[in-house]
Amino acid sequence: MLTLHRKTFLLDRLARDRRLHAADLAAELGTSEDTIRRDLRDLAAQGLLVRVHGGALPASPTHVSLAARQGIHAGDKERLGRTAAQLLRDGQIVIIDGGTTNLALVAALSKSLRVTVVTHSPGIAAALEHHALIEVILIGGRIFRHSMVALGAETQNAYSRIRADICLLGVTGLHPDTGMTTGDAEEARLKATMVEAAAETVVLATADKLGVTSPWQIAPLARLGRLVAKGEPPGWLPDRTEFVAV
Amino acid sequence: MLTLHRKTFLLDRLARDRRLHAADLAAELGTSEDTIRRDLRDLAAQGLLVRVHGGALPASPTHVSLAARQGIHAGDKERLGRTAAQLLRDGQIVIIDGGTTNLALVAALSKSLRVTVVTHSPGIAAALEHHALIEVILIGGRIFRHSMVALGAETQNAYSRIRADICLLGVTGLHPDTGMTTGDAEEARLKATMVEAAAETVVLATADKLGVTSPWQIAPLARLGRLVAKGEPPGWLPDRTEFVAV
DNA sequence: CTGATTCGTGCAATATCGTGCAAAGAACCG
DNA sequence: CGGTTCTTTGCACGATATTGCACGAATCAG
Repeated sequence: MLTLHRKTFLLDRLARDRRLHAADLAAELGTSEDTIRRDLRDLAAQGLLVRVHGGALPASPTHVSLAARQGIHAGDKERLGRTAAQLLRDGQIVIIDGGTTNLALVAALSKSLRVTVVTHSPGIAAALEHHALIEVILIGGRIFRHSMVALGAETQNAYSRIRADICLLGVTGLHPDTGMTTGDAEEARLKATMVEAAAETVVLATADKLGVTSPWQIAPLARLGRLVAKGEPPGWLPDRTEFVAV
Repeated sequence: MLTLHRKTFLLDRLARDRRLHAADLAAELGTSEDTIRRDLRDLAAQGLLVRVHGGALPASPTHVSLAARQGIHAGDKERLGRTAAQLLRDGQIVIIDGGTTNLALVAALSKSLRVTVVTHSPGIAAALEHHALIEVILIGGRIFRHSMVALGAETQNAYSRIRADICLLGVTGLHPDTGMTTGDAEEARLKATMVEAAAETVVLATADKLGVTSPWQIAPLARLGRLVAKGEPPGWLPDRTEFVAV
């Protein structure tokens, strides 16, 4: 059976059942579980589904509540957020991308931190309501439902007129060859503009992002200033990229 | 069964029954009580429910309804929201101002309503996450902490380039002489632009807003198309303004 | 106060995961 | 056709996650 057929089958089945169970599928397709898991990993890297222990779920939050979804890697994300929150300094201008990991970071920000936050995510902006010393600049645009952030020419344009110190970027893949990548073309374009707008780019990555690649490149690894992740720095990390262990 | 599905099931069931009993659920799902207890512990750690002896209860309502409920006129606002939600029709372009009353309105919107919402409030935008058919246009700007909405030249400019059907405006005063008023000068300017951008302006007002005035005028009463409020229409309401009783 | 229920924790069994490695097959090139 | 390289696949193995059970502590109902 061809790989592409199998992956298509997995996506169809996912659309029908709204869940996938790796072991069952392996038996049904007559392959090893390893193969299924590899397929799921690939599809997850492309943003076509979300991996969970035992199988996978649809990428868009249709039937599994987003609240429950935030529980995926919850512990890891919280630790990443707490560590990365320490990297910010008073007076900085900080671009914060959307995503649950960055939401965890915002929750971990000190109430006495005095920075300017620029974001195109309504969720991030709303979460900063009780940080009285943080000035928030909201970037508008058409809301892209899949990730609940603003997108489009307006958004692009607004970021291109900003000079920030740090960009806290969300990615779905980090790979030695393809660099920082994500699953949506327009989102990739916008993220590229965000990276351009900041002096330094910082990525918070759970283990499932490292060494994988998604369809659309944001920027090469050389543009990555700091990587916040668990454990040891990957061997392929550029010398100029600082590794921050949680 | 996937862990995340079980947790989602628990949340759904909690939303339906307003309570969970661990032992019953264990029997129903065919797992041990320990597993259920562990799930409940995880969900409680995420703040999605509150543990009690024997099971769990809903957490203090989500940030949406929480904000909508923390006001003194909580019940009134909810009723206003439900009534006003009925005024919208498929295909319309709707400007929604910030504020807890409008948040209550968003919470009351039908999941099958197909409109385009334009808003400069991150809270409103975030609350529309689960309304899959509603297109959301987010207007950016500097966040004004007092009311958690975007303000400034950018915001102003964005609204001036929009033609909407309805503007759901928030005011702090409605008075026969001064018209629609609010407490901040720049906010008043922005709200005036919003009124200009819409064919019709609708105000949801609790009783404490009627007949009182705030320092800054948004627009004269003549621009008010509909007033949604409790009880009888005030005598000073212009003839051309339709009164919608809750 | 007492019995029953529920809770939390440690522990062991099972399931699942990620990675390295080798074999089989496909693609490519000369 | 022969050789080389790359991809895919399955397997082994150690690491991690999940689950059920046991047991003592805490809590509840009457």
